[in-house]
Amino acid sequence: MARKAPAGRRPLFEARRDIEARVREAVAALLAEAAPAHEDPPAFTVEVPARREHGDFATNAALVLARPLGRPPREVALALLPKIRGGFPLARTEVAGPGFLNFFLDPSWLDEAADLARLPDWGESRAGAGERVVVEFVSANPTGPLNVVNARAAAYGDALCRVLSAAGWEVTREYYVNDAGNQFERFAESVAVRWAEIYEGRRDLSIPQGGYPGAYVYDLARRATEALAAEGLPAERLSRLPERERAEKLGRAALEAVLRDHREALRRFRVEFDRWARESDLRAEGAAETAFRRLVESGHTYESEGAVWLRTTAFGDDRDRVLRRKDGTFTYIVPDIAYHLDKLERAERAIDLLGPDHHGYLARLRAALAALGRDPSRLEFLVSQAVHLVRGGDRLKMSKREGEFVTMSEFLDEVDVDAARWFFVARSFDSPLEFDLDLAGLESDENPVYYVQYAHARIASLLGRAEAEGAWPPPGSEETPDAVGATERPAGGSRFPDPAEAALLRAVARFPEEVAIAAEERAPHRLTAYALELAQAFHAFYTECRVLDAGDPARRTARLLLTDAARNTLARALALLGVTAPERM
RNA sequence: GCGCCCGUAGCUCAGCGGACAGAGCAGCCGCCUUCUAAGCGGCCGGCCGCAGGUUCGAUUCCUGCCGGGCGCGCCA
Repeated sequence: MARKAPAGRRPLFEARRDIEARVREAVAALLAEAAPAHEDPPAFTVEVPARREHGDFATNAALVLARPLGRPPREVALALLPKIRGGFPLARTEVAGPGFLNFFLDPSWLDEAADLARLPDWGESRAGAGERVVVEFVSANPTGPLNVVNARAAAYGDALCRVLSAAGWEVTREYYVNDAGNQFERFAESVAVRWAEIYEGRRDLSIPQGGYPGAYVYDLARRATEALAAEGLPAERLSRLPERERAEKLGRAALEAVLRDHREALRRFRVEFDRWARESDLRAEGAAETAFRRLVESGHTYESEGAVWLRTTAFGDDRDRVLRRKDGTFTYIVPDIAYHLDKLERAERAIDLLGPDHHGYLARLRAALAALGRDPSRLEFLVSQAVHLVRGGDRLKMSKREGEFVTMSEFLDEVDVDAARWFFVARSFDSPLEFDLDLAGLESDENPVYYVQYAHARIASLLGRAEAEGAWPPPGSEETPDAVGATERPAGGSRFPDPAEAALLRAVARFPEEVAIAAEERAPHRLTAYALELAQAFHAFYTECRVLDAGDPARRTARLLLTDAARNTLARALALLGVTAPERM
């Protein structure tokens, strides 16, 4: 029975599955004798109730059975009760509320979780069954610095990836670079204008329509020039090049400089990508051409006003989209379709995190994939809302039009990475985020990040002290995996009888479920809430239960084990959020 | 006008079909001669935007309205 610490032990999941099976049998039995004609039993759920008084697990089986049986729910529940038997050590069952069945397990049922929670792979599971998923996030235009919305996407997307990996998905983090097409040309021209101003003293030029007037472009022009010189193209030769060619070279070099900045800002933020996909590569490889040809072959395109259109309205878009302009060039959507086709070749699933200004994009991309016979549900979108920075109770203005938007680097100069990541991941992605710079910058108890980190630091200090006293680690615990459940426990009771111990253990035991659910729902923000609850349970335990001077050695050892379980769980939860778990504070 | 997202405690936000709606912060009252008080306990605080509908049950699903944000280019 004692398995060797396989990845993905989930005590709560296992118990729930067991109870589910037994309720299912009871439901079938009741149905067979009360309504033999009835074919399929209705779907019921077994859940951990929100309230402690409602037991360890509860089912709504009687509620959903009431209608097909034509009997009141509570009566059904009473009929169901005696039919539930065998298996899990139930201490007590009851019928409560409108007809819920509540299950109270033997107090020792969770003891094993304390041992499991100390294992290095605690929290990992196979919920994702190895499904491959490409997560694309940030993907900012390479025409200027990253902003705060990009930072939000970086934190949230990275946490999502960590959570998906832990829950058994095979994740690739990708960043798509729009380094071709119209946008790039406007950018290159803008850099060329600044170049001419700096190196040729021109004053008569202006940034083209749709170009980039921001002051940072001067700096890019200088850096591009230096980079080109380093590559063997000094300024003198640059100035002799034809205008278009010069703009192309400057633009290319400036774009690489921008990308270096992006990479650097992201690295500071502890976000690294597995792959930087380039629009220019897709075009050069002919992937855009191929995608275009397939779309034409699909029969969903037509020509009008000299352009080739895709009939996306046939797939739920609100207007058709141009694929090829009358000048023969592709619109941005063609290489983008090629990119998404490629992602769906490489993985079963693709998830795109989009900024608030790109949600108009979902319908057309789904439509294009549907036109090509792909199942559009394989592509998921998470669309964020705006970020408002608040200081002194006032919102900072960040509109590009006003030219005073805060860059991600500036933001990171001011805000601690842990605090920033926490705040970004703590909110669901699709709700607007008010980022209080004063609060995030505060190293005080008002800042929720420190509450969780403090719990971890407290534990580290406690265990350090125990180690100095020779009480930790306990004998035999070095080879933890084999020692699972090896600690002596009082016959018939739990090793953790104190209510504060039990509450902490319950919080610890939930962890793998929380990770799996956060992954399934693409909702890493659930984990910040969980981390807070776990820290809360630990702080309460710490106040309530003495650990080092717990009385008898068995009790002390049990509490140390529980403390270490909390430490590991806290550390792993924080790791999934990309937040550090300090040893001291 | 059409589309997407959001309206939940004073503030910032969770919860999104289940049993009396939660957290953090702010406010008020207690708790350190003992393992980190960046802590603990308690109190105050809510027509879950409004109106219908579906359901045994709706903050959660559907429809309509009201309020806010963002889109609606042969830019990306």
